[in-house]
Amino acid sequence: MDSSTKRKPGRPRSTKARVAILKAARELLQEGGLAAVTMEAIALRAGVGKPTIYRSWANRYEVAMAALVDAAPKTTASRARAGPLEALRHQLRQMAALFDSALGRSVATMLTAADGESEVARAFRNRFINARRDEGRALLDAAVLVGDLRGAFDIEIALDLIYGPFFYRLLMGHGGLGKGYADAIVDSLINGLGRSAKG
Amino acid sequence: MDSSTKRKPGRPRSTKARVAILKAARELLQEGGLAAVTMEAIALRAGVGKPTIYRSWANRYEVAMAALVDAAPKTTASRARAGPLEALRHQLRQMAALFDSALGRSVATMLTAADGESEVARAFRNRFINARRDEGRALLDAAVLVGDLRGAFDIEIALDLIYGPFFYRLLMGHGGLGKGYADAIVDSLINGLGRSAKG
Amino acid sequence: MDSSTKRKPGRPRSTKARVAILKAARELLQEGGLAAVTMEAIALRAGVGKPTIYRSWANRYEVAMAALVDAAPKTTASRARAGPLEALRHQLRQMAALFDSALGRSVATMLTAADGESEVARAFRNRFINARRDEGRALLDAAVLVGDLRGAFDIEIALDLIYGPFFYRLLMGHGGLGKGYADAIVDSLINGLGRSAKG
Amino acid sequence: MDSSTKRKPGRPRSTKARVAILKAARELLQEGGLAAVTMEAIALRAGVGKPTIYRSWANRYEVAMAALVDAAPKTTASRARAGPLEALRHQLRQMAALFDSALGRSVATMLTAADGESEVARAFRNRFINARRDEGRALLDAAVLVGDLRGAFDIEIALDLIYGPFFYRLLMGHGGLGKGYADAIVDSLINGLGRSAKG
DNA sequence: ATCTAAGCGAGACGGTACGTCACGTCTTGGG
DNA sequence: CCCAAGACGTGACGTACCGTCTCGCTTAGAT
Repeated sequence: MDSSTKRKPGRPRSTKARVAILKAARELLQEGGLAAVTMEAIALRAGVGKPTIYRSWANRYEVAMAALVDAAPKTTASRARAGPLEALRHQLRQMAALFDSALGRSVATMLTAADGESEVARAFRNRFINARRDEGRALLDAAVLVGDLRGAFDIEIALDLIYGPFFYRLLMGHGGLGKGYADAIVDSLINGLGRSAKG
Repeated sequence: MDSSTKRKPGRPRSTKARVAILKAARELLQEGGLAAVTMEAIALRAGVGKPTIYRSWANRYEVAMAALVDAAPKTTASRARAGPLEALRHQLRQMAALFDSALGRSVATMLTAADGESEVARAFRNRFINARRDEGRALLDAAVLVGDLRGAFDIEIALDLIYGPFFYRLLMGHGGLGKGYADAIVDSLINGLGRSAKG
Repeated sequence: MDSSTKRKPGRPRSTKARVAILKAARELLQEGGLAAVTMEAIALRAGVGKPTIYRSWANRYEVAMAALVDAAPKTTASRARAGPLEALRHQLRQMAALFDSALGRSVATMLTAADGESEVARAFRNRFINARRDEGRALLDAAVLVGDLRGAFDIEIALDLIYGPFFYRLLMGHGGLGKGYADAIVDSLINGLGRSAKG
Repeated sequence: MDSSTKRKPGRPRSTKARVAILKAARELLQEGGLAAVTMEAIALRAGVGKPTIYRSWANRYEVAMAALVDAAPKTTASRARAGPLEALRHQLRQMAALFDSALGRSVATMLTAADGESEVARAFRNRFINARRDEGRALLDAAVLVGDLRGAFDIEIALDLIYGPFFYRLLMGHGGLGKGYADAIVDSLINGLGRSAKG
């Protein structure tokens, strides 16, 4: 019944090589952006042959993404907060901090540069975007349940409104992604811009 | 009397060549994305020498940007609408349509790929982003004056909330940028998510 | 036991590529002279990438030289002749024939066009010039020993007098390099121009 | 009566430009060899438009040749010498000195590089080679008449033997072209290498 | 205790595109 | 009609990486 876990014959992939490759890619990404993450540079820096890289990743974008995925924090939401809205604010503050780094711009670059359907691209999106969005969705649901938010809105639109501004600023570079930004987004969004709103 | 408009000596740049280059770049962009916009392909298709391209643009990204800038509609807001909010909705619908095309993804790619400080990159940002944002700012101001919106909100944050979602979807590819999207964004934003909102 | 012949790591250079490159260069040289021997043309004709050529030669002149060196007969002197002077005449006739070909002018061109200190340039000189000159020196020595030539002359000057005229005609194009030329040179040189000479 | 010297219409060619062009070409030749004599460099240095150069010369080799022709001494033989052989020696010494300069190698290069049938190439050959050869021929004739040389030799072969060694050394770079060289050539040639020669 | 399949580093391979240089021609306005 | 300036189409340059393909050498599980 367990024949599915059969070991493949031959020498297994080297963990040391994998680690060295991802480390090299991460460093190159920080030093020169995505453009500096070339297979040749990775191979040279990691002390690894190019075929060893290609054995695990299809192209340089995949390696770069894997390096980011490997380095990024797995979860950004908090446990045990005062309430769902507070937890959401916390998540957004963490996200702002992550994107406000040298690697931040790389994230945006890679989101546009890589083939959208590769496995690593999907993993990248899932890890960096969807995980947060899913967390956000759960928190919004909870907030509605708790009564902190009214219920009559399209939750996917709401999520776009919450996370969109971060990527907008990341892309355009207008204005920073400082601490207050996350709160300003949430506040404006909750209060609304309309006349009848309480603001 | 106006010696400041003195011509430069030598043969002037060829308008025909410039037009052919931008046309070729635009076509290549549509056919194969930014990756297909190579100097060699442009030169071949435009019937132009590579040095002629380099005389006007520093690299292929600049040409691609210039092609988009050249092709894009100058203004997206409307004149003479029912009111500022209606004008804003109209602008967003146009923007959604623009980004929902084959060129949409190229815009995002280029926003991340090109040197942020080159002259064309700035022009690109100005034309595609800031012009719309400036229009939006004026419309929000007007809406406040008219009384369609309450006044107590940070207008830059509001602009991020309005335009951010478009780029978010453009980057992530989750959900389309159909007609209803623009309205959904505006509605949700005006009404707010909070309990006291009227929605 | 002979660990000094250790292989270099990595994939070895392709003999097939090398042969194809030299063949292509040789053909181009014959068809259009040195000017036709461009890296692009060689790569195209040999079905080889340009970097592969550059891996083995520094520039097109080197490739052209290598092609000639590769193609040229190794030795031009004869073995077992009636005597040293007869052997010298034979060598000169062969040399005249070599230079009186489509490649002849290329030899002269390359002697002047290429960097005088590169390895291939030296090989070229050695193969085409010095090997013959060395042979000639040995034959002159032998002729003196045998008593066919008087001994009291500067042998290097004599060698210049023997081989110089060939290059002179090669360069200037005045007069051909036919069969009789080699003999005329030797005869005139042996007899001398002076009054007391026997001629 | 002098209508044959009718002026051509329009502005005459600028002597100043011509002089500046040749000066620039000469300098470039000395500084970087023939490879440095590019039309662009000449135009820049001479403060002249490229078309102005092309109006007078067909290509860069022509300009380089013209520069050398323009700079070189017109005659190298002497007047009023002790005898024809002495005059010949004098000519050869001058020739050795000329070729033993920075420009010497350029002469050889140009002899091989340029189209052999252009007007300037012919002029170059005539000025640098044939004029000397013609002088030499006259001097050999005179020497035979005077009795300094025996008459029974092919004079063209003799001329090859006299001038060939200079180009040989120029091309090969073996041995210099110092003062003694001219005399050594003449002496060896007159005495001959044969047993019955007087040396 | 081998055998053996696959991984390893190294680096050459055929390619594509890069950005540069010089070519020789053409097109300006000015003298 | 020449001149300087300089843009034009062309084409080769030499370089950087691409992704693939040998090489000879481990390495570790299976025999």
